[in-house]
Formats: sequence, structure tokens, C-alpha cells
Amino acid sequence: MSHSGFFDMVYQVVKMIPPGRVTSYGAIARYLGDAKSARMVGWAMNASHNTDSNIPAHRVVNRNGLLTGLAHFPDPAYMQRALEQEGIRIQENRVINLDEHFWDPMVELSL
DNA sequence: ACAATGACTGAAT
DNA sequence: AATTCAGCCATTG
Repeated sequence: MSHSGFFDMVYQVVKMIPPGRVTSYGAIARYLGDAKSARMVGWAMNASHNTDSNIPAHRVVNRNGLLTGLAHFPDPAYMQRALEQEGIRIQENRVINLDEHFWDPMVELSL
């Protein structure tokens, strides 16, 4: 197991996503200055299971609001259930009104 | 060392 | 408007 700073930075950002909000892999990658590495953000999420910290990985969806990572949770229904508990409506594995829920670290964390 | 694979995305067709 | 192509780069076979 190698710990690259990139993974840790991803976790930092994901942990800052407020409940009831979601962001995308690309948005996180862009915030970290490596917009081309959206896939690596997904990889970091895959590895997040191995960490002790509680990473709200269910709040990370793709740019279309599609719950592409749902299959990687212990229970495939967990991701949708967790989001619905936070007041986000899901239909056909997709976030409804993504615009209202989208949390862009580039905007929200810009200083 | 080479090729394939992905929790992605934006451009091209 | 919908689908396909092509970069992307760490990880795995």
C-alpha cells in the first residue's frame, strides 16, 4: 500500500462535502489541480474502504449525477439509500435536480 | 516491460 | 441529440 498525497487530498475534499450535497470526480480532480485525473479520484474512492476514516463516498457521483460507483459499496443499494436519507431524490440511479445539490469545491472552497 | 482496465470527461462524429 | 473516440494515469495481469 503506497500512500500518495493525492489520495489523502481527495479524502480531505470528500470529507468536506456537506450532507445533502454531491460533487463529481472531475470537480475534485480539477480542484486538486489535476483535472485529467478524474479516474484516479474514483480509484481513491475504491481505496477509501481501506481507511479508518469515514469517507462519504456516496456523495461523489459522475458529472451527469449518475451513481456510477454504487456497485462498489458493500450493498449496491447503500449509495442510493444514503443519499435519499440526506434528502436527495434518486431515479434510475441518477440524482434529480443535480444543479441544486451540486457542491463544487472550486467554488465552495475558493478563498 | 507490454497490454488491458477503470467509481471519468470533453471533444468529435 | 445520441453515441463513439480519445486522452488520462495508477494498478493489475
